[in-house]
Amino acid sequence: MTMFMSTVTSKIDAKGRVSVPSVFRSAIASQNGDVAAPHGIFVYPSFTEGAIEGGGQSLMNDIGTMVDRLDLFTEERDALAASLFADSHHLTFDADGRVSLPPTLLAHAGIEKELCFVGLGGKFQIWNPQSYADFRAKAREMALQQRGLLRSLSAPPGEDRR
Amino acid sequence: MTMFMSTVTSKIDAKGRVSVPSVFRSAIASQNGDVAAPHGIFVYPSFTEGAIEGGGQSLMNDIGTMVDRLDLFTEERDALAASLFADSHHLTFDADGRVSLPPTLLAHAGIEKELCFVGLGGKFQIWNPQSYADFRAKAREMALQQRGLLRSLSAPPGEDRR
DNA sequence: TACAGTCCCATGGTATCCCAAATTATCCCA
DNA sequence: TGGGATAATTTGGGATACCATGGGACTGTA
Repeated sequence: MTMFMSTVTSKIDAKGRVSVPSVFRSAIASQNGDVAAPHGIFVYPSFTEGAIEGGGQSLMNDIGTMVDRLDLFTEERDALAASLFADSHHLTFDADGRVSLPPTLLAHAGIEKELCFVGLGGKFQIWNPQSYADFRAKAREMALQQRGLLRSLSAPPGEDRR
Repeated sequence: MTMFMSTVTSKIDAKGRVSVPSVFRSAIASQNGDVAAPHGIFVYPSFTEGAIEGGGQSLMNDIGTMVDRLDLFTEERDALAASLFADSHHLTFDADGRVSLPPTLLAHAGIEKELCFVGLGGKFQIWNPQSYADFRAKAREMALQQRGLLRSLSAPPGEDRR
């Protein structure tokens, strides 16, 4: 399965449109099963960071089936569904692969004119370049601390890498 | 399957009409199987919250089969069915995609002039914007507490959604 | 006759479509 | 390896279609 990777900066034009980088578009196409259909992406505010998060059809399906597993007509389910779906948006590409991000999401991420797409494997994020730089610094630090965990995941047992 | 998502605020006009946002209309159309027919929505008062709840044909079907499957004493079951169906209304769209909500439902949700449609995946809710803001705050809190649960529900283990 | 509910059309605003220029990336051959 | 040609992608803007909204006219009911 194709994954979202690399970082691309872009900007919002006078009409509020953003062109989704072609690398991401083709990843989405493969996620959505290629078969034409009104291509598009799903986006929602990140729970934990001041960024927009997004992905293709399959990401939404996963979320849907997740909610389905909870009982109907309970407060928990409604609350969860609201948090998951109410702030989510389905954005369709125009003929040139552009979308227009809802103002609420831009506000959440503190984006004015500039933004950057960040690949995260199964999904991607959209950041204000400035706040992403800050976040990235912190993330690197954290990753360093977790090196041990990484090694234990990747190495066949008994072998000592490095 | 198309799902209800995102939040749209709207208002009731002098004649008591509300225009159902096009995003929701198209979701309903796909739920109802597209096949023309006098499109419309089903609405009923939410059990757990002060909001109106609604959806397309398939939602009503789901509710029906759910009630059927419940292994309850007939008394309880009838009570449930009564509260589910007795207060339900089928609203048809006018030529411009508008419906008029029954006064009892508006009262239940405390709606005067302004309201907002909130997508919940398989169904949607109609809120007084003010009370929705309150609910949303609570819902987010609850959802955050449930992140562990969420993770365990999600299909591919190990991946952290959101 | 008064009232409420539909149907239908007109309007303003917005988002979408479509075409063209500018920029960037990719390829090919010397 | 370098430079030029070609293709793909991004960007901008005008025209168009769609959507939300308001109001008039018609119908049926009390």
